Amino acid sequence: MVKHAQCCDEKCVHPDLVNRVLNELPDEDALYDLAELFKVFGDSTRIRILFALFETELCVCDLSEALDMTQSAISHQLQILRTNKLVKSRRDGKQVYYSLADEHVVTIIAQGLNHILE
Amino acid sequence: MVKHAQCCDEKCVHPDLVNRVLNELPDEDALYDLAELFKVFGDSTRIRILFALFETELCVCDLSEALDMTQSAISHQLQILRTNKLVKSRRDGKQVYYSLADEHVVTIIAQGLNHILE
DNA sequence: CAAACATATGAACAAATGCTCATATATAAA
DNA sequence: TTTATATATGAGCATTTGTTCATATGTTTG
Repeated sequence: MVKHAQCCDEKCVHPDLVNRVLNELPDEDALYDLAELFKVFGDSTRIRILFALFETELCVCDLSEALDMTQSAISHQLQILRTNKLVKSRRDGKQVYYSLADEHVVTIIAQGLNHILE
Repeated sequence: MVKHAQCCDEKCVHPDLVNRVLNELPDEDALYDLAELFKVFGDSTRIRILFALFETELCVCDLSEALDMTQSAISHQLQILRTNKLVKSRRDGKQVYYSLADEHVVTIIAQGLNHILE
Protein backbone atom coordinates (compact mmCIF):
# COMPACT_ATOMS: atom_id res chain seq x y z
CA MET A 1 0.00 0.00 0.00
CA VAL A 2 1.26 3.44 -0.95
CA LYS A 3 1.59 6.12 1.70
CA HIS A 4 -0.26 9.17 0.41
CA ALA A 5 0.87 12.67 1.30
CA GLN A 6 -1.73 14.49 3.42
CA CYS A 7 -3.30 17.52 1.83
CA CYS A 8 -1.89 20.73 3.32
CA ASP A 9 0.99 19.24 5.24
CA GLU A 10 2.68 22.54 4.63
CA LYS A 11 1.19 25.94 3.99
CA CYS A 12 -1.00 25.23 1.03
CA VAL A 13 -3.31 26.69 -1.50
CA HIS A 14 -4.15 30.10 0.02
CA PRO A 15 -2.17 30.80 3.19
CA ASP A 16 -3.07 34.50 2.98
CA LEU A 17 -6.80 33.78 3.00
CA VAL A 18 -6.38 31.25 5.78
CA ASN A 19 -4.69 33.88 7.91
CA ARG A 20 -7.38 36.45 7.22
CA VAL A 21 -10.04 33.93 8.20
CA LEU A 22 -8.20 33.04 11.38
CA ASN A 23 -8.04 36.69 12.37
CA GLU A 24 -11.75 37.27 11.81
CA LEU A 25 -13.07 34.10 13.46
CA PRO A 26 -14.89 34.80 16.74
CA ASP A 27 -13.33 33.22 19.79
CA GLU A 28 -14.00 29.56 20.53
CA ASP A 29 -16.38 30.32 23.39
CA ALA A 30 -18.69 32.44 21.27
CA LEU A 31 -18.69 29.84 18.49
CA TYR A 32 -19.48 27.10 20.96
CA ASP A 33 -22.31 29.07 22.57
CA LEU A 34 -23.76 29.88 19.18
CA ALA A 35 -23.73 26.23 18.15
CA GLU A 36 -25.32 25.32 21.47
CA LEU A 37 -28.09 27.84 20.89
CA PHE A 38 -28.93 26.48 17.44
CA LYS A 39 -28.74 22.94 18.78
CA VAL A 40 -31.65 23.82 21.04
CA PHE A 41 -33.73 24.83 18.02
CA GLY A 42 -32.61 21.67 16.23
CA ASP A 43 -35.19 19.29 17.62
CA SER A 44 -38.77 19.09 16.44
CA THR A 45 -40.23 18.59 19.90
CA ARG A 46 -38.61 21.79 21.12
CA ILE A 47 -39.58 23.63 17.93
CA ARG A 48 -43.16 22.52 18.43
CA ILE A 49 -43.11 23.70 22.02
CA LEU A 50 -41.83 27.11 20.93
CA PHE A 51 -44.46 27.37 18.18
CA ALA A 52 -47.17 26.48 20.68
CA LEU A 53 -45.95 29.29 22.92
CA PHE A 54 -46.17 31.75 20.03
CA GLU A 55 -49.90 31.83 20.74
CA THR A 56 -50.00 32.11 24.49
CA GLU A 57 -48.45 30.91 27.69
CA LEU A 58 -49.27 27.29 28.48
CA CYS A 59 -48.84 24.96 31.41
CA VAL A 60 -46.91 21.71 31.12
CA CYS A 61 -50.14 19.77 31.06
CA ASP A 62 -51.50 21.78 28.11
CA LEU A 63 -48.27 21.34 26.17
CA SER A 64 -48.30 17.65 26.92
CA GLU A 65 -51.77 17.34 25.45
CA ALA A 66 -51.26 19.70 22.51
CA LEU A 67 -48.15 17.86 21.35
CA ASP A 68 -49.45 14.45 22.35
CA MET A 69 -46.40 13.63 24.38
CA THR A 70 -45.58 12.39 27.86
CA GLN A 71 -45.51 14.97 30.64
CA SER A 72 -42.02 13.77 31.45
CA ALA A 73 -40.73 14.23 27.91
CA ILE A 74 -42.17 17.74 27.79
CA SER A 75 -40.69 18.66 31.16
CA HIS A 76 -37.25 17.46 30.10
CA GLN A 77 -37.37 19.57 26.96
CA LEU A 78 -38.70 22.56 28.87
CA GLN A 79 -35.72 22.32 31.16
CA ILE A 80 -33.40 22.57 28.15
CA LEU A 81 -35.34 25.54 26.80
CA ARG A 82 -35.27 27.20 30.20
CA THR A 83 -31.54 26.60 30.68
CA ASN A 84 -30.92 28.27 27.34
CA LYS A 85 -33.15 31.21 28.22
CA LEU A 86 -35.59 30.60 25.38
CA VAL A 87 -38.60 30.25 27.68
CA LYS A 88 -39.47 31.50 31.14
CA SER A 89 -41.82 30.02 33.67
CA ARG A 90 -44.07 31.16 36.46
CA ARG A 91 -45.87 29.01 38.98
CA ASP A 92 -49.55 29.51 39.70
CA GLY A 93 -50.76 27.01 42.24
CA LYS A 94 -50.08 23.51 41.05
CA GLN A 95 -49.44 24.54 37.46
CA VAL A 96 -46.28 25.99 36.00
CA TYR A 97 -46.88 28.26 33.04
CA TYR A 98 -44.29 28.63 30.30
CA SER A 99 -43.90 31.45 27.82
CA LEU A 100 -41.30 32.68 25.35
CA ALA A 101 -38.40 34.44 27.03
CA ASP A 102 -38.08 37.20 24.43
CA GLU A 103 -38.61 38.28 20.86
CA HIS A 104 -35.34 36.79 19.64
CA VAL A 105 -36.94 33.39 19.69
CA VAL A 106 -39.60 34.51 17.24
CA THR A 107 -37.08 36.27 15.02
CA ILE A 108 -34.72 33.32 14.83
CA ILE A 109 -37.51 30.90 13.94
CA ALA A 110 -38.88 33.34 11.39
CA GLN A 111 -35.48 33.52 9.66
CA GLY A 112 -35.33 29.76 9.63
CA LEU A 113 -38.76 29.58 8.03
CA ASN A 114 -37.66 32.05 5.37
CA HIS A 115 -34.88 29.73 4.36
CA ILE A 116 -37.11 26.65 4.35
CA LEU A 117 -39.70 28.36 2.15
CA GLU A 118 -36.86 29.43 -0.18
CA MET B 1 -47.11 1.11 45.37
CA VAL B 2 -49.92 3.49 44.64
CA LYS B 3 -51.07 3.97 41.07
CA HIS B 4 -51.01 7.70 40.39
CA ALA B 5 -53.45 9.28 38.00
CA GLN B 6 -51.69 10.60 34.90
CA CYS B 7 -51.86 14.31 34.35
CA CYS B 8 -54.33 15.19 31.60
CA ASP B 9 -55.95 11.81 31.16
CA GLU B 10 -59.02 13.74 30.17
CA LYS B 11 -59.36 17.19 28.74
CA CYS B 12 -57.49 19.21 31.28
CA VAL B 13 -56.48 22.64 32.34
CA HIS B 14 -57.10 24.71 29.19
CA PRO B 15 -58.75 22.66 26.42
CA ASP B 16 -59.67 25.86 24.58
CA LEU B 17 -56.07 27.05 24.42
CA VAL B 18 -54.89 23.59 23.42
CA ASN B 19 -57.29 23.60 20.50
CA ARG B 20 -56.21 27.04 19.37
CA VAL B 21 -52.58 25.95 19.47
CA LEU B 22 -53.36 22.80 17.51
CA ASN B 23 -55.03 24.87 14.79
CA GLU B 24 -52.13 27.27 14.44
CA LEU B 25 -49.28 24.75 14.51
CA PRO B 26 -47.57 24.41 11.12
CA ASP B 27 -47.79 20.96 9.57
CA GLU B 28 -45.41 18.26 10.75
CA ASP B 29 -43.28 18.39 7.59
CA ALA B 30 -42.52 22.09 7.98
CA LEU B 31 -41.70 21.65 11.66
CA TYR B 32 -39.43 18.74 10.88
CA ASP B 33 -37.62 20.63 8.11
CA LEU B 34 -37.18 23.64 10.35
CA ALA B 35 -35.67 21.53 13.11
CA GLU B 36 -33.39 19.88 10.55
CA LEU B 37 -32.20 23.28 9.37
CA PHE B 38 -31.31 24.45 12.87
CA LYS B 39 -29.67 21.13 13.57
CA VAL B 40 -27.20 21.93 10.81
CA PHE B 41 -26.26 25.18 12.57
CA GLY B 42 -26.06 23.32 15.85
CA ASP B 43 -22.50 22.06 15.55
CA SER B 44 -19.44 24.18 16.18
CA THR B 45 -17.44 22.71 13.32
CA ARG B 46 -20.15 23.66 10.85
CA ILE B 47 -20.60 27.06 12.46
CA ARG B 48 -16.87 27.66 12.13
CA ILE B 49 -16.96 26.65 8.48
CA LEU B 50 -19.79 29.07 7.82
CA PHE B 51 -18.00 31.89 9.65
CA ALA B 52 -14.87 31.22 7.63
CA LEU B 53 -16.91 31.52 4.45
CA PHE B 54 -18.26 34.89 5.60
CA GLU B 55 -14.92 36.31 4.44
CA THR B 56 -14.43 34.64 1.11
CA GLU B 57 -14.80 31.39 -0.76
CA LEU B 58 -12.31 28.75 0.35
CA CYS B 59 -11.22 25.34 -0.88
CA VAL B 60 -11.46 22.27 1.34
CA CYS B 61 -7.74 22.38 1.94
CA ASP B 62 -7.89 25.98 3.21
CA LEU B 63 -10.78 25.17 5.52
CA SER B 64 -8.96 22.14 6.79
CA GLU B 65 -5.97 24.28 7.71
CA ALA B 66 -7.92 27.25 9.03
CA LEU B 67 -9.97 25.09 11.40
CA ASP B 68 -7.13 22.71 12.14
CA MET B 69 -9.14 19.65 11.28
CA THR B 70 -8.80 16.59 9.08
CA GLN B 71 -9.67 17.00 5.41
CA SER B 72 -12.07 14.10 5.82
CA ALA B 73 -13.89 15.67 8.75
CA ILE B 74 -14.26 18.93 6.84
CA SER B 75 -15.50 17.16 3.71
CA HIS B 76 -18.12 15.27 5.68
CA GLN B 77 -19.42 18.48 7.23
CA LEU B 78 -19.35 20.26 3.88
CA GLN B 79 -21.55 17.53 2.48
CA ILE B 80 -24.10 18.18 5.20
CA LEU B 81 -23.94 21.92 4.55
CA ARG B 82 -24.31 21.33 0.82
CA THR B 83 -27.23 18.93 1.23
CA ASN B 84 -29.00 21.56 3.27
CA LYS B 85 -28.27 24.28 0.73
CA LEU B 86 -26.25 26.42 3.10
CA VAL B 87 -23.14 26.37 0.93
CA LYS B 88 -22.47 25.90 -2.75
CA SER B 89 -19.36 24.59 -4.46
CA ARG B 90 -17.49 25.03 -7.70
CA ARG B 91 -14.59 23.02 -8.96
CA ASP B 92 -11.48 24.71 -10.32
CA GLY B 93 -8.89 22.16 -11.30
CA LYS B 94 -8.06 19.93 -8.40
CA GLN B 95 -9.62 22.24 -5.83
CA VAL B 96 -13.27 22.56 -4.95
CA TYR B 97 -14.22 26.00 -3.69
CA TYR B 98 -17.04 26.48 -1.22
CA SER B 99 -19.02 29.62 -0.53
CA LEU B 100 -22.22 30.58 1.28
CA ALA B 101 -25.34 29.64 -0.65
CA ASP B 102 -27.25 32.82 0.15
CA GLU B 103 -27.78 35.68 2.56
CA HIS B 104 -30.14 33.74 4.81
CA VAL B 105 -27.15 31.99 6.29
CA VAL B 106 -25.67 35.30 7.43
CA THR B 107 -29.01 36.54 8.72
CA ILE B 108 -29.74 33.43 10.75
CA ILE B 109 -26.32 33.42 12.36
CA ALA B 110 -26.59 37.14 13.07
CA GLN B 111 -29.89 36.59 14.91
CA GLY B 112 -28.27 33.81 16.89
CA LEU B 113 -25.40 36.10 17.85
CA ASN B 114 -27.88 38.75 18.99
CA HIS B 115 -29.39 36.30 21.42
CA ILE B 116 -26.03 35.10 22.70
CA LEU B 117 -24.85 38.65 23.33
CA GLU B 118 -28.17 39.29 25.15
C1' DC C 1 -51.83 15.98 58.79
C1' DA C 2 -52.69 12.81 54.68
C1' DA C 3 -54.10 12.20 49.97
C1' DA C 4 -54.27 13.87 45.29
C1' DC C 5 -52.42 16.22 41.59
C1' DA C 6 -48.90 18.95 38.62
C1' DT C 7 -44.30 19.19 37.62
C1' DA C 8 -39.24 17.97 37.93
C1' DT C 9 -35.56 14.85 37.61
C1' DG C 10 -32.20 10.75 37.71
C1' DA C 11 -31.10 6.39 35.44
C1' DA C 12 -31.25 3.46 31.57
C1' DC C 13 -31.50 2.53 26.81
C1' DA C 14 -31.96 3.07 21.84
C1' DA C 15 -31.07 6.12 18.09
C1' DA C 16 -28.50 9.75 16.01
C1' DT C 17 -24.17 12.13 15.34
C1' DG C 18 -19.20 13.47 14.42
C1' DC C 19 -14.81 11.90 13.91
C1' DT C 20 -11.18 8.62 12.10
C1' DC C 21 -9.34 5.44 8.91
C1' DA C 22 -9.15 3.44 4.58
C1' DT C 23 -10.14 3.98 0.09
C1' DA C 24 -12.58 5.70 -4.12
C1' DT C 25 -12.95 9.40 -7.53
C1' DA C 26 -11.44 13.39 -10.20
C1' DT C 27 -8.06 16.30 -12.10
C1' DA C 28 -3.35 17.65 -13.29
C1' DA C 29 1.35 16.82 -14.21
C1' DA C 30 5.15 13.91 -15.68
C1' DT D 1 -0.63 6.31 -19.36
C1' DT D 2 1.28 6.40 -14.81
C1' DT D 3 1.79 9.14 -10.67
C1' DA D 4 0.64 12.72 -7.47
C1' DT D 5 -2.63 15.68 -5.38
C1' DA D 6 -7.42 17.35 -3.84
C1' DT D 7 -11.71 15.93 -2.52
C1' DA D 8 -15.54 12.54 -1.45
C1' DT D 9 -17.35 8.75 0.93
C1' DG D 10 -18.40 4.19 3.40
C1' DA D 11 -17.64 1.64 7.71
C1' DG D 12 -16.62 1.56 12.48
C1' DC D 13 -16.62 3.57 16.95
C1' DA D 14 -17.26 6.59 20.84
C1' DT D 15 -20.15 10.28 22.37
C1' DT D 16 -24.32 12.71 22.60
C1' DT D 17 -29.23 12.99 22.68
C1' DG D 18 -34.34 12.15 23.37
C1' DT D 19 -37.54 9.27 25.38
C1' DT D 20 -39.40 6.22 29.00
C1' DC D 21 -39.94 4.67 33.66
C1' DA D 22 -39.77 5.37 38.37
C1' DT D 23 -39.79 8.49 41.77
C1' DA D 24 -38.98 13.03 44.09
C1' DT D 25 -40.67 17.75 44.97
C1' DG D 26 -44.10 21.20 45.49
C1' DT D 27 -48.93 22.73 46.06
C1' DT D 28 -53.77 22.30 47.14
C1' DT D 29 -57.60 20.13 49.30
C1' DG D 30 -59.99 17.39 52.66
